[in-house]
Amino acid sequence: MPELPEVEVTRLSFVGEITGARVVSVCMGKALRWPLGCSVAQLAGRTVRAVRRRGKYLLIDLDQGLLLVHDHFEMLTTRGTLRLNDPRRFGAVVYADSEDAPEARKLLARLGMEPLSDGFDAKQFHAELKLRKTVIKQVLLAGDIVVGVGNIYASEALFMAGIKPTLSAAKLSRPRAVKLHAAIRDVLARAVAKGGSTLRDFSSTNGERGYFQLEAMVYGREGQACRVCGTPIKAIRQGQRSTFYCPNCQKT
DNA sequence: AAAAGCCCCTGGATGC
DNA sequence: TGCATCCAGGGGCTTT
Repeated sequence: MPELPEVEVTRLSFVGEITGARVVSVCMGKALRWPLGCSVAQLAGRTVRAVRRRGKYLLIDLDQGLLLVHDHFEMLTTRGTLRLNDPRRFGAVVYADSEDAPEARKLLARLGMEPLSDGFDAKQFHAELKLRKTVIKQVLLAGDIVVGVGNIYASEALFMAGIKPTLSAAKLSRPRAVKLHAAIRDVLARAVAKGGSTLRDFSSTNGERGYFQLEAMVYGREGQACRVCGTPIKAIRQGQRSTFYCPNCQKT
């Protein structure tokens, strides 16, 4: 399943060859979460101007309009096929006339800061955390302060920063928030470099798997020894999702 | 406003 | 061996 690194790896794997290509046909497969918003036939012949990413959405700019892609999609172009596939139906592809059109705004409006961009500011991050009473893990997942930190990378970033996942976000001191800010950037950047995490079914367009999961410090390692101190890793449930942490390295 | 819970769907793993 | 059950995952939506 794609978190930010998987979407970014996918984007990088085809952006070079597909920019400038013309759309030959689009195959939507099964019904997705929402209707496309235009007919598939209308897309044929349009030119791909750019491929961007916002959070976990892929934005495909066409010479007229854009597509917001969230998995599960196949597009044949004059320069190759763009394929995103996840067996489940969490995905969506939405057409919008522009990024300011209601269809696009609805999906993009609430998104927080891009963690790998210069706009991800540590002070602002801390200021926004101070306004939240929710536990820090949930705040990271929510995506309205910072986007792209999914379940795997939330646990990993908190481990790197030495922060207990159940700590209230508002209680993070400035130095600890700064440390978490750096940890998020670091873990996501390293994951992109490793091709993402292939836990069950992710692979980029060219079929390559990711290897970041092999470096996971805590995710999926319940009961195993912490790679730093040897203490058994704990697994807990937060908001119907699993969280992994080291009770010794992440005491508070 | 923020927080918490629900729900979508399918395949792989596990359990009987 | 076959069938039932559980689980994972993102995030929009509804309810508190």
